[in-house]
Amino acid sequence: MSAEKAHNFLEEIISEELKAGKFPEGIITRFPPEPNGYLHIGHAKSICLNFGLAKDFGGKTNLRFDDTNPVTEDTEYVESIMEDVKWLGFEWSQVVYSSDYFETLYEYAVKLIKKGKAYVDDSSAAEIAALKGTPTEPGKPSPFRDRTIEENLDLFERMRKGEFADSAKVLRAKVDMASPNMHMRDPLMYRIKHAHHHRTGNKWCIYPMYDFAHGQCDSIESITHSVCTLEFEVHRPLYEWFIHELEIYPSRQFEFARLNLNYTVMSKRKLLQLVNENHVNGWDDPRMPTISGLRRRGFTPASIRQFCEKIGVARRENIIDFGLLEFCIREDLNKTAHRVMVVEDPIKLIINNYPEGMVEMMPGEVNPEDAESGTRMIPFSKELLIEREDFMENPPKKYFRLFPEGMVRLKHGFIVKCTSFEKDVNGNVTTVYCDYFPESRSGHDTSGLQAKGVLHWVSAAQAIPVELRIYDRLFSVENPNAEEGDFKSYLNNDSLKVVEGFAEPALANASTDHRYQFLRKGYFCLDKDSTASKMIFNRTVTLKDGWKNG
RNA sequence: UGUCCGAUAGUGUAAUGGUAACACUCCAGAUUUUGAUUCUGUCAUUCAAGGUUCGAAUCCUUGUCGGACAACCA
Repeated sequence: MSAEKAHNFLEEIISEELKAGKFPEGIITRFPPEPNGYLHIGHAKSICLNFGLAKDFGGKTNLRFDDTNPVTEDTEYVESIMEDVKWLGFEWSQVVYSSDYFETLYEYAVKLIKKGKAYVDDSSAAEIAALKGTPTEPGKPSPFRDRTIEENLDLFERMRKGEFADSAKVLRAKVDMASPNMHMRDPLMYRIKHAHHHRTGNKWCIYPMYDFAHGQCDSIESITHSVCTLEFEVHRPLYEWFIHELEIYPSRQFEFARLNLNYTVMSKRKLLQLVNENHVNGWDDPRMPTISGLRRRGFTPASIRQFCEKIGVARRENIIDFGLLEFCIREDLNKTAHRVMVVEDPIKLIINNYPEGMVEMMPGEVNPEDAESGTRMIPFSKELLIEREDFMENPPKKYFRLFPEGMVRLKHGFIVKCTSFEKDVNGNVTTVYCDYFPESRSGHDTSGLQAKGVLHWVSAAQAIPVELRIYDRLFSVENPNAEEGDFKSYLNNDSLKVVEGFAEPALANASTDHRYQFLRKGYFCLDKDSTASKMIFNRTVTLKDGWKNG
């Protein structure tokens, strides 16, 4: 880590601790997703933080599936999570599951019962809630709070054996019903769920709650820094209470502010809803803020890591501008994307003085940012396609594209001058006629002419039709969470537009190994829906557009 | 009417009692065969009031605003 770089508060803390001689074996962090959904860009922040801290300070990181609720969890999610973490470029020390520790956790619970620090409660969920009090009123003790240790031991064992129905009993920690912190009012440790678990099958019918699993798992793995988001802050006293009472390795919890991005939502529950109600086409829909969605959209691991680096880590609520993510991907793709010309919304451009049937092959660099990238050949002919928006009958001042009597450079081609144009019955321009200047050939221009504008184009006869999926922000408002009513009523109806574009022949060789810059239009990537007869491209992001009139 | 956390340009993040800065955005300009890239420049910041101090974004007090907390979710 460079001395120049600003340290976030966690790096600061760890750096001090290391200086003081703590953790001679190195630090250990963990990334602890629950396998009940797909990872999103918010998780990427956590992944970069947890893996990044270990990497920077010479430690290691475990990938731990926090699978203590069999009802919502599934191996489908386990697999996608592992794929996403790997794709982001991180390597875990080991993969573990909270369920690996169910036996130890059970023993821990027995230990607390024996210490008189836990008891079995027969109350219903409603009764427990009623006695819990509110944030401003203290709770009251359960009538079962003072059962004997022997009775608690017996009952808890029978809970495990399956003698009771779901919800008939719970195991609770005996802490403090009057605590101003609701989480200390005799929190639940175990509940009965006769449910199939994705790892342990039907072995268990009691499952530990988050609070009685997370910190203990951290401790078992000797996690030195258990980093989580701000909403767990009020759990910290309980996290420490269990570790203290259990007399086990004192892992410590640190909280940071979760990532929020504008024009999208970040809660797994809401994302699941968008998927289930078909507002998007699955978890990996390119409009989703999921890692798989961003990947399919064309984002690179490096761009996402760079984004996470740029947003920083702090403890205050934040909403990051989507534009920063776009900046990061453009910065990356500008250096690597293959350039190609594709017309999204074509009109014809016919060159009056170009010989009928003639085709010249014009060279164009694959990537001007990369001298090694070479060139591709682009056919030029009498009949071309150009972008509809690149011609105007009555242009505003400062419009330096094509207009009657106007002159432009056709990129990698020639300078042309507009002589006339045609419209259809609806008044839409269909064809533009131009004269070209043979001596203005790209790279060998002796014409002395200068054209302010440069247009992309394709030769009509050789153009290959491609499907373009044009994405825009998922929501039409910056913060759907803050709006009145159902967040789904703020979805952007134009977040996906499918258009047929026309590409220069070089794109026929496109593969998912490369990203493409469609000149003047944006960055695109080949979509997995492509078939042998139809190539489909996702627009990752537009190019920055400095033209205010556009 | 509770407890805890937070507040620095439009958005984020630094400055760790000693000159308030960096990135993105915005705006202006230069270069440009992508209105891209690149380069240069401009605008703009310590929630409020008291206190401690030679000196406060930083420490203290009070207030204001925002967030979290009353799932057999994590």
